[in-house]
Amino acid sequence: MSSELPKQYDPQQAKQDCLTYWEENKFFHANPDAPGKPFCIVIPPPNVTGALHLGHALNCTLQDILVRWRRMQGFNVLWMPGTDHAGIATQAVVERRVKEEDGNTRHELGREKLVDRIWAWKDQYEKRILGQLREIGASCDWERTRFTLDPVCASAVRATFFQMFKQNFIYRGKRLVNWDTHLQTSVADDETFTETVKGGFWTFRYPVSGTDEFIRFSTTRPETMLGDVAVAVHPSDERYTHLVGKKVLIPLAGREIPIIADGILVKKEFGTGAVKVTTAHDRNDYACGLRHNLPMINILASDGTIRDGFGVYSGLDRYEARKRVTEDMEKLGFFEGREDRDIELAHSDRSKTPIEPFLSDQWFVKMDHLAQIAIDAVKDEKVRFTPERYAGTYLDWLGEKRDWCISRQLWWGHRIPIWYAKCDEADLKKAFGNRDDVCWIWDQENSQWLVCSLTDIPEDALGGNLKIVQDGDVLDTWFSSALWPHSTLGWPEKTKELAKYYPTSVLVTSRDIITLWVARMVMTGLFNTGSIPFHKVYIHPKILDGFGETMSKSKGNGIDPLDIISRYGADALRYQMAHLATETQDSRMPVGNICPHCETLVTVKQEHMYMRTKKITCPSCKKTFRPGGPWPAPDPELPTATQGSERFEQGRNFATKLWNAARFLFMNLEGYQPAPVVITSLPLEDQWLLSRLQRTTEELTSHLESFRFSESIRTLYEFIWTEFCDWYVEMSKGRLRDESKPVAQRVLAGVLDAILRLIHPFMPFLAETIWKALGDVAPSRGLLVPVKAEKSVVIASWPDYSKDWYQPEIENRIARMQELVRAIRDVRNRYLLDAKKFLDIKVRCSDAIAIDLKSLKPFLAHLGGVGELECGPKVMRPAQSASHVHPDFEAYVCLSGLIDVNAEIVRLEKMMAEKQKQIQSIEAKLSNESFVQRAPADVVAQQRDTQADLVSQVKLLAENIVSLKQGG
RNA sequence: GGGCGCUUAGCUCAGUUGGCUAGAGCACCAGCUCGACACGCUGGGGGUCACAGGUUCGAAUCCUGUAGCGCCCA
Repeated sequence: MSSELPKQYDPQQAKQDCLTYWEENKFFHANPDAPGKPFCIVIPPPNVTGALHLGHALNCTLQDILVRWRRMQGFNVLWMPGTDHAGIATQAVVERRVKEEDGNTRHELGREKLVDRIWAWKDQYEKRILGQLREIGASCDWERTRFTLDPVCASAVRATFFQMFKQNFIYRGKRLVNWDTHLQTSVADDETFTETVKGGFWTFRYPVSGTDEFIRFSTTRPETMLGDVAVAVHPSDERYTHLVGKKVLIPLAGREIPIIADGILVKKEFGTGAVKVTTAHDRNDYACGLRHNLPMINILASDGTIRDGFGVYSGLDRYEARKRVTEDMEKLGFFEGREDRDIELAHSDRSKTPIEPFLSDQWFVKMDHLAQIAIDAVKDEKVRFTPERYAGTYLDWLGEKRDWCISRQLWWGHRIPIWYAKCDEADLKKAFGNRDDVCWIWDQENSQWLVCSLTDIPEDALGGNLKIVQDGDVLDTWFSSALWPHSTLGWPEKTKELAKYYPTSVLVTSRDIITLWVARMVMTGLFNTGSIPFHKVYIHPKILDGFGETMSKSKGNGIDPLDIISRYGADALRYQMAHLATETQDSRMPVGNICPHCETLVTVKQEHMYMRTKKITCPSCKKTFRPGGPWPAPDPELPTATQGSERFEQGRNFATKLWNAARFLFMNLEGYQPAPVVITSLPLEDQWLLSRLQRTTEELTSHLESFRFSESIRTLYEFIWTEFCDWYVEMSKGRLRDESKPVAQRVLAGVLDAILRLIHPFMPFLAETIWKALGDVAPSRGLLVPVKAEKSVVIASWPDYSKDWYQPEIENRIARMQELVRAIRDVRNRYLLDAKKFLDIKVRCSDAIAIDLKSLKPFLAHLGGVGELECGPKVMRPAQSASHVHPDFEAYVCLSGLIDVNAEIVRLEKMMAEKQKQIQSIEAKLSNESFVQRAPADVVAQQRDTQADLVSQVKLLAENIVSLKQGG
């Protein structure tokens, strides 16, 4: 029976049907008890802060390609999905929203209510994110979806912290942190950005005690004078040598501080050559303080005001204090001047307010040992990076072994499992002595016990009037992310999943979190389980916009994958993602706005970004719209554009092409009867196609094994579009009308079946939809023996054909025929000849090639419109003909009366000049003795062959030209 | 300041260990509505591989330097 597909592929319909079908059949659900070598990927959990963008789509697509491919290869596959709570980012977003909606700060709202609000946000975005992943086609095991704050992950966090604390890998200490005075938390270095702001550079002087001298210094932050603990000069600065060791008086604080010599902090030439030292509020000063054993005086409260104990300044905002301090110094006669200055000031990424360096108590993980085991894992090649250069990034960073600050002054996250108790150790022993899930150490500085526990401790656990109080802070988000590969599999429980799938196979991520995340996963994986978390790390490129800027929603150049899916289809999205995944580190993607009125793609200009342009007029329909961007609300006047990029058209077109090829097949499968095919008795074109199929499959598999995604899809594109559609399908058309139709049908059905398997990891919706349709017409099919097809291409086996299918001689013969066809088509186009007009061809060639070409006459007729064909060694150039020279033959197209002699002469002369140029370059090589002696013999031979070919071609061209000049 | 990457056709990019006459898609030009496909078919034009040196028989590919761009870390 024949079956007709609709004329165009409908990706939206396909997506709906496939998602339902796949999920109903639980194809993606992993069973640790099932046989098969394990293949496991844990997804880099996206933040619940916001929706996914194109970068996630890339990450997701590449993982899915690997997972679908390995599943077809028979591996026992688990792709673990989930999301990350992203402590500070998510809390900041929700706090901002609370402020906008209710006008409350988080302190006004309270911890419990804020956390409730964040959970609600999380539920909303987790749903959205998982939905986006599904729409992209991710074949995750959704039943196992994890969240970094869920009970399973929480238990892993507790167990890790407890063990690290017990083994003294975790300690409490003071540190200068980046303090966000708005959110009132410390933020990590990578959560800050620097921005140039207008500021001042003030010069003051302090009186040197016991003398009538002064020492002059400059500062950009006068208020920090309140916390000065020294004045430093360069040891070799003769201007100040006599003052080192003396003291100065801070007029506003009434304190005396020493003058010290420090060659690291002070640059002689800079400013006055003297520097005030504020150990508690500046990184460099802090380091100097450690060198000289200086005290640390904290002048700030957590909200950025001057704390108690600083007289009239206490309670003032730091900027107000800056003014007052300056005025007061001036009144006292210690002010020397001020100049304007641009200052590189660190700002918090989350609140966009300036960062204050701030001394506070934090929790740390000691990195010396942990970093070393993670370094060794990569050095010993237990963990391998692709591309290899990224191992350098990883090793460099870990090599610094800087202790990891894991506490965050936030409410959203894993609460630090430490309780403070001011009591005797006997009280602790009485309460917890018989438990191995509680341990404690003495905190000398604060005269208290630090108690760590695997389970929550109630406030009255010590009995009597004693209280035990939990630390209010939470853990750095990366602490829980670091455990992701084993926590998601159920660690510390000894689960079947952990036994089967850990260590995981490969981690697929982007380069910006190699240090923050990848390195830490290796550390904690080794610490907790004794083995690495994954064997391989594949780092994919970052997608930039057309101007080379990273994409982000706040710029207005970030694309929602769903925008792409709705316009081009998920298959096209995935095609393009695979296509751009080369070894480079960045890939550009020009972005356009899609006119909401007429769907024209209007390229984004830089002035459209950051909400700078509010209105664009569509060049096509002349109506106006608002460009895509981070708009807070819809515009009542103007519709807002969604976004797209013409880059995706290639994928969409490719999907349509394959769809139509399938459609052609279905129109010709009437009467299809499955039966084995025997290669040796197949016609030439079939053998050629199977040879190409074998090569393509082998290349594709090898590309996938080495994460060459772009090469993979290019290989498939070439095979499917050029070789299958352009050549093979055309060649098969004749046979579909004659008695050899049944064999042609079997080969066509078998090859389409193979193509669908190969394309499935890349374009699963398309593959599955055609697979289903093919199943209706040819349920039993295959190469070389027909079998009943699997119910879904998802679980079909990955092809692996015998190398015997590869027949280079047949590939050569077809290539020669293609060359001749192209030459004829070229002539036809050049002289604007009617496509239906048959042309007579004469070919001068060897007897062997003549026999071959004659046997291919039907194809030459069908593909090139050849009428009479004459070939052999004695063929003469006919008058009035166009010619084409090839190493194997010289072809003439008879054009009596049609040819433009002069134009033909010009063309041939140009061609001859090109060939002569090539001959010269080869002759230069061959006349070079050291080339002939030193280059490999086959290379030399190849050059000689090429030279001979070119020489004979030039000779023929010259003859042709002469003949044409003589009048045809 | 340290590290990494990029610079190949008008645009976006391939080019695995140095070796056939440097490729693709889009755009461009010309011609095609022939029963799979105009999201198409056929053919064509277009590149001194950023620049300057070096290694080599041979460099887009390796080395050095210069310029520009981007990212990461301090």
